[in-house]
Amino acid sequence: MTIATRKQREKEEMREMILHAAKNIFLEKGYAETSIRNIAEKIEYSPGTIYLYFKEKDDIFHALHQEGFRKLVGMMLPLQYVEDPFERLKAMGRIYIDFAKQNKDFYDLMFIMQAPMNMEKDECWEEGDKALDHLKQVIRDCQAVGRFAGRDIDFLSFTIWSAMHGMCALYCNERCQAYDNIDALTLMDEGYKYLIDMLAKI
Amino acid sequence: MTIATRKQREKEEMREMILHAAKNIFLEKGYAETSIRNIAEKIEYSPGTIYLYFKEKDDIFHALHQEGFRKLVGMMLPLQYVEDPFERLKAMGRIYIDFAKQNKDFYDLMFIMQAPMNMEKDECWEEGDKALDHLKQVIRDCQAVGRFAGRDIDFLSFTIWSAMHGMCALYCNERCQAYDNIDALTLMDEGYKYLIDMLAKI
DNA sequence: TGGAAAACTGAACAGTGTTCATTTTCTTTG
DNA sequence: CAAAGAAAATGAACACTGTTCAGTTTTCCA
Repeated sequence: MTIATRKQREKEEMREMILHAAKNIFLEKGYAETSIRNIAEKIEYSPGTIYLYFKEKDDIFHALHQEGFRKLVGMMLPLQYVEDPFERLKAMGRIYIDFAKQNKDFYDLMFIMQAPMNMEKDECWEEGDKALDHLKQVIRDCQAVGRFAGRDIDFLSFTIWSAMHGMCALYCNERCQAYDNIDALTLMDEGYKYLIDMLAKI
Repeated sequence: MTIATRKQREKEEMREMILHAAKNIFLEKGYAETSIRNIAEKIEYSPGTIYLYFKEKDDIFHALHQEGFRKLVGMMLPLQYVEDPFERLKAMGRIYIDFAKQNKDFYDLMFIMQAPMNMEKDECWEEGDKALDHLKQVIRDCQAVGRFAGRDIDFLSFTIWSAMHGMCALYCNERCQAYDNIDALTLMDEGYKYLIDMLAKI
C-alpha cells in the first residue's frame, strides 16, 4: 500500500466524516441549524477545514441529496417482485408516500429545497433520474397490458409524480393544517386512494 | 379629526410603506435578499424602526402571504359566471396554474415556504381557508349534478388540490428539469389535461 | 535531517435578525 | 409660550451565518 493511496483513503474518510456529521445535525435540528461551524465543531476541526473537502455548503447538501435518492431507490427495489404492472404502480405510490412520511427532511431536501440545486444537470440528478425512469418504466409496463392507452409517458408520469408530490409536499410544509379536523396522515392515505381510483379509470 | 386618529392613520401608513418596500424587494430579488436592513434602506428609516411596526421578519411575510391569497381569490372571482360546475372546476384549475406561473414567488410564499408559518391557526389562514372552501363548494356543486358520487369532499378536494399543487411546486422548485427535453410550462399544461381527464371519469 | 508539500487553523469580512439605551420629535399641560 | 412627558426613531451591539486566506503545524521524501 502506497502512501498516496492511504492519503486518498484518508481524504475520502474525512469527506464521509463531514457528511456523517452534517447528516446527523440535519436530521436532528433541520437545515437552518446545520451550519458549517456546527459541523466543524461536531467533527472537532476548524470551519476552514471543511472547505478543503467541499467547495461550498451546498456541496454537502448535494451529497445528502444523492444519499436520499439512493435510499428511495433502495426502498423501491422490492417492486420488481410485484408482477402485475398496475399493482406495481400502486405499490410504488405507497412506498413514495411512506418515504416522505418517514423522511420528512430528506424529502424536503430532495424535492422541495432550493439549496443543493445550483448544480450541473449531469451527476447531480443521476439518482433522481433513475427514480423517474423507474416510474416511467412501470407506466410503460402498464401500457403493455392495455392500460393508459394512447397516453404520453412523459406527461402521464409527470401527472402521477405531481399528484404524489403534491400530497407529500403539502404534508412536509405543514399545509395540511388547512384541514383542521383531519389528521395529515389520514388525508394522504385517502387522497392516495382517490388518485388510484382515478388512475384505474383513465 | 383628533390627533389620536391621525397618529393611528400614520401608523397604518408606515406599515403599508414597509410592506410595499418589502414586496418590491421580494418580487425583484427574492426572499433571501429581502433583509430587514434592505427594507429599512428602501424606506429611508433605520432597521430598528421596522420592529416598531412588525414583531419579527416573518410578520412582514405573513402579511404578504395574506396579500397573495387575496390576489388568488380575486382571480377566482370570474368563476361565478361559469354555470356548469365541472367547467367551473376546470377553469379553477387553469387559474390556479396561471397564478403559480405568473407569481412564482408569491406561490412559493403561500404554499411552500416555511417562513410565515409560525402563526396561530386563526387569522393567519383566513384567506387561505376561503380559497379552499371555494374549491370544496365547486366540488359540492359537481356532486349536485351527479359527479363524484359518494366521494368525500375533504378527501377529494385534497386529492385535487395536491395534484394541482404538485405541478406548481415542482415548477416553482425547478424540479421540472428532470424532463430535460420538455418545457416546464408544456409539462404543466399537459399534466393538467390528464388530471382533468381523470377527474372526468372518477 | 532539511526542505518542500500538504493539511489545518482561526481571525477577518460582509452579511443576517433582533434588542435596547439613547436621542430626537411630537403632544400635552401649566 | 415653555417645560414636562410621551411617543418615535436611531444605530451600535450581540450572536450568528458562509466563505476566504495568511500563517502555522504536520507529514513526506530526498
